[in-house]
Amino acid sequence: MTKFINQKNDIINKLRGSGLRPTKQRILIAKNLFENNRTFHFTIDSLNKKISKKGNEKISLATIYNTVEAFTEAGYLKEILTSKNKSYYDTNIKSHHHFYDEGTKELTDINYNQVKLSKVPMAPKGKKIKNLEVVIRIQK
Amino acid sequence: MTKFINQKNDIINKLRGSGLRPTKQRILIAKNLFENNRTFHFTIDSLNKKISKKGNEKISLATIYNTVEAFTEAGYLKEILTSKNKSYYDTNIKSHHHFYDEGTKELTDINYNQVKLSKVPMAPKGKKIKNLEVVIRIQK
DNA sequence: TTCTAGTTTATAATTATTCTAAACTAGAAA
DNA sequence: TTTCTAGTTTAGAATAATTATAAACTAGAA
Ligand SMILES: [Mn+2]
Ligand SMILES: [Mn+2]
Ligand SMILES: [Zn+2]
Ligand SMILES: [Zn+2]
Repeated sequence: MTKFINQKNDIINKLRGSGLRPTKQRILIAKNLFENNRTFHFTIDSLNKKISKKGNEKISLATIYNTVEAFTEAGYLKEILTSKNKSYYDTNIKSHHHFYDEGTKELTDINYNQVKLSKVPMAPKGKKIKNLEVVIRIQK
Repeated sequence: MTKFINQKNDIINKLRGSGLRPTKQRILIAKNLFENNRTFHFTIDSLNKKISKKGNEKISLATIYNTVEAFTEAGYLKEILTSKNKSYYDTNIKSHHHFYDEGTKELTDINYNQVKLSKVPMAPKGKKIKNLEVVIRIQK
């Protein structure tokens, strides 16, 4: 009970800390994204479905888009670009890599230390490296 | 002159070799993609514009989509997935990596030997690795 | 030359995403 | 507490990329 309250307070503080008002909708989305310890990958559509079940009050699709974008900008989510025509997001914000299964279209994490790069090019002059990601495409 | 004819024959043979009829449209698209030695990245839209100039007979957008897909399946093009909401293609089909500039949204090749991986995870059981790509996102 | 499977085309349909502008609300201030 | 307003949510429209449809065309075998 205390734990539950604290979790909710944590979320509220997290939001406030990024200048985001802790609205009912944002709190509910944050619960669905961050309340269990395990991280996962999702799309707007899968998140929307996840929230729609459980008899929650409905959140409009526009709000889900807005909130996921806001959370991404705040650094609570990472956007993963591996797939055509659809954006994937990741609640694992640590630097890491991915398997992308072309059959099932599923992403799986590869721990950062499972990949070692012994040579990496410098950024072109005037530019700096924002991140480096390895994607390993797999299939049956 | 002889060279020109041979180039066109090369294209026709290339297409036939993949079970693709060498139609006027496919030959024109192939010329625009493969006739000069340097490789490049493009989108459907940029390819369409490139062909529309030069006073070529117009090719319908649907045919450009169909042809690019057919060429990709035939292995003449590689699809690059780095960008939200738009597909990029590459006439460089050798294994290589990319810089992606988040400001200009431009792709630049990184030679295969400019990146060295000293450790790579195994594919999950039952799956095999189709390719591995490094994307380095850069910005000002 | 004929014939037909494969191809092209204009256009409609679909899908993901973004925009709009009106209604609502968190929370600071009175 | 109540008032006020900037920030937020919302339904629905708009946009953009892509895919589907189905009628007209054509490469090339026979
Ligand atoms: Mn899209
Ligand atoms: Mn799309
Ligand atoms: Zn991940
Ligand atoms: Zn390339």
